[in-house]
Amino acid sequence: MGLSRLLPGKGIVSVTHDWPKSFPNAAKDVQEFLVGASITCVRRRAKVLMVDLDSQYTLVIHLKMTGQLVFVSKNLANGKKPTAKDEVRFGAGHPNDSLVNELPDKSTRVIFELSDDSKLFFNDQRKFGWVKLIPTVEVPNIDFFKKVGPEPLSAEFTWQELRDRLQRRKNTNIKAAILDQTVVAGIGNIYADEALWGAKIHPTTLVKNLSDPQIKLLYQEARAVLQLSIDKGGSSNRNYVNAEGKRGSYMDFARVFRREKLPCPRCGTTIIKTKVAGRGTHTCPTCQVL
DNA sequence: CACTTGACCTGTCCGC
DNA sequence: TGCGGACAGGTCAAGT
Repeated sequence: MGLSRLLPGKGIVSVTHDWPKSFPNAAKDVQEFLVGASITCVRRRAKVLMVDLDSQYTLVIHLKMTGQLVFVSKNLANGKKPTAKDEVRFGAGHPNDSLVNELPDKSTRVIFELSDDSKLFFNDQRKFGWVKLIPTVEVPNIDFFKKVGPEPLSAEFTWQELRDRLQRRKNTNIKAAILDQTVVAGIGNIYADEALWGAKIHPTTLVKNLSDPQIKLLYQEARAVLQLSIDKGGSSNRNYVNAEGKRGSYMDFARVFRREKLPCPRCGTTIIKTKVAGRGTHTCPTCQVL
């Protein structure tokens, strides 16, 4: 059970936060439009999560790399012996995570107390993520949403659209281009490496040198990788915990990412790690040639 | 406008 | 053992 099933209908009783950059709204707005409001809906667009409130405001949340939302049920919040269904984590996992974690901990940035005695913790070790309270009608107008590209898994998104959108970045390498969220949403460093390996494209290949069949294959591989990741519950390779207490992970299925010095699953060549577009990049030197 | 690099952060790991 | 530096990766600002 995800947050979209757990949160709607619950009220916000109180909000506490200690790191201004994690929750930059003015205190009076929080008091007026957040505290006392009820959650109506949880949505996602690109890598951004939105929690709609009946005050006509929306909590817009970006977890970045280390952000995590942890829902803790009434039982757990009251210190009773927890079961798996009492805690739901959404986002990056951390080595210390466990079902009996004491929360808040030192990475807790925001605490939401909810109307049924449950709590929602926004944890973010590196403080890159944020929570913003924005009028619901203005959410589509924030800079990120005005610029971000299409959802790669939507039915309307075709390989021809990917090809056309890539033309804006034709003089850069393909890895930088597919990491660019204004070209297509939702492809981060892990899925970029996995999709490029799947399509047998070297990450430093210039976009303008890619053929239509290559772009079509990359499109197919990117969609397959993203869908597999959703099916496996994300990529947090440590301790992702879903409602059943399962800790499955896409990273168990990664074929090149963080697999340097291991054999390529397709040809056996040793996978290497380099830096492309400022990011750690994993490639098979046999399958992926310039 | 296109493109690249550095900044934002903390925790971990590696070499000396 | 301690210590400095590199690294992790999403986005934005500032640079060329």
